[in-house]
Amino acid sequence: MTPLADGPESTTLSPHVRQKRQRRRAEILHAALRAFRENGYHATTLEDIAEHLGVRKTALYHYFPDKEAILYACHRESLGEIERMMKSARKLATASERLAYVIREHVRIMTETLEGSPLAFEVTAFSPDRAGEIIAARDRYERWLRKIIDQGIKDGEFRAVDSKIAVFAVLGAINWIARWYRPEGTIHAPELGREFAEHLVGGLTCG
Amino acid sequence: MTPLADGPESTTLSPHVRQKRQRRRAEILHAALRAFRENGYHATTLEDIAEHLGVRKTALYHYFPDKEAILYACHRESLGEIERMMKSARKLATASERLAYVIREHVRIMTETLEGSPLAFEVTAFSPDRAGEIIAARDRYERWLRKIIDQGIKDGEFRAVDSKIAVFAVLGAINWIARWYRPEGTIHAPELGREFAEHLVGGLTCG
DNA sequence: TCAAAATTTGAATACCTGTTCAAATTCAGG
DNA sequence: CCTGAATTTGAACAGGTATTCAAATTTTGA
Repeated sequence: MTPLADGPESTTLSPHVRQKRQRRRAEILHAALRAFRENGYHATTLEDIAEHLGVRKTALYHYFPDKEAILYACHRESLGEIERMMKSARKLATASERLAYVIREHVRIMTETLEGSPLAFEVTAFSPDRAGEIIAARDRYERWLRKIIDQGIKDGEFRAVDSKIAVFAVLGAINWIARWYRPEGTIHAPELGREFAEHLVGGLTCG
Repeated sequence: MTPLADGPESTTLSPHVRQKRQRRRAEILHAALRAFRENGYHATTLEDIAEHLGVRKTALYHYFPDKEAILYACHRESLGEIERMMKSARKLATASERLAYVIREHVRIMTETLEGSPLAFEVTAFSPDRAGEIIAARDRYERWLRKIIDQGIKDGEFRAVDSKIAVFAVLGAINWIARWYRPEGTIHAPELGREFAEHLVGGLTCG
């Protein structure tokens, strides 16, 4: 019994057990991210994820109510990091500095936390209610990026580009990392972040 | 009978019938691209595709041996356009001009021919043999792009960037179009191509 | 108009995978 | 240790969907 599944990691669990449970949840998310990276959400089976952990697929149901909940948890974690990053970007003064910082940090999140998993690719996999939340958070991020660029234009740092299009270019370059980046490859994450920042910010400053 | 399915649109078909058959194949590909754009390859059912055509799913088997073959045909068509574009880019002299042209044309292909369908997202859906051909063509395109950038660096037009990373930034921005572009939206394809070209080429020239 | 060919259909099949559940196993902690 | 809780397991179920195939329908071309 005890189909706790998910819910508030709340009550009546001894600290030790609760810790262990949370660690296992993290391991499952980790394995899921790797699997999603290889094959995408739909083509990934629960057995693929379980196999990474040396366990049978039914064991996963002790931690998540269904497959979608795993994808959802991955998104939540990812969006949380993005929002933390948005806050810490406040300390930068100019639009160029801020945008460069955001690009470097987003690249770092993609490569470190997500292992380059193409989370942003899988929005359509959610049932309507959950999709709403994810899409809202994504839109908030996009609008925030757009404001940075508009500010840069107003301050004369950037050319008078269409900021909507520019944001899509930036996010496209970053999200696409999921399609080719491999942690064990020759391209290293910090350099990747720097190069992307120079390329994408540079394209706005010069004319 | 006559399970011709695919194969060389070759023999023993009266011209009129052959033409009609090819038109139907094109219609199927068209419908498939639209469906793939909405939901991705795996989440798209043969019935989804058939519905667009007002026909039952089993009818599709008269034109393609299986679902994967439909995706394969979409890729072939897309890669054909890319290769034509590569040839026509020869007439441009400088690396900047050539790269800008390629970006504008690739954007046009994404928005017009493919209706913004995320073909490049679905490479992992193929069985090994077919995957090889698609990946080889994609790699050829990437190497060709990289040469343009390396030439630009040598000629002093571009900064001394890592051309591999720069190519990924360019392709990421372009392929990501599939995730947000809608033909009926406010952003128009030609402007999109121009903005992308200025942004992504500009990021290499200035510094 | 008519026969042969092409196309479409509907029913049936087979397989895959997400999910449930009760039983077995492992673990926590006094 | 020992007991109850937590975790894992294996078997079975359920729903969906790609695929097959023979029959029905439509189209071709003379």
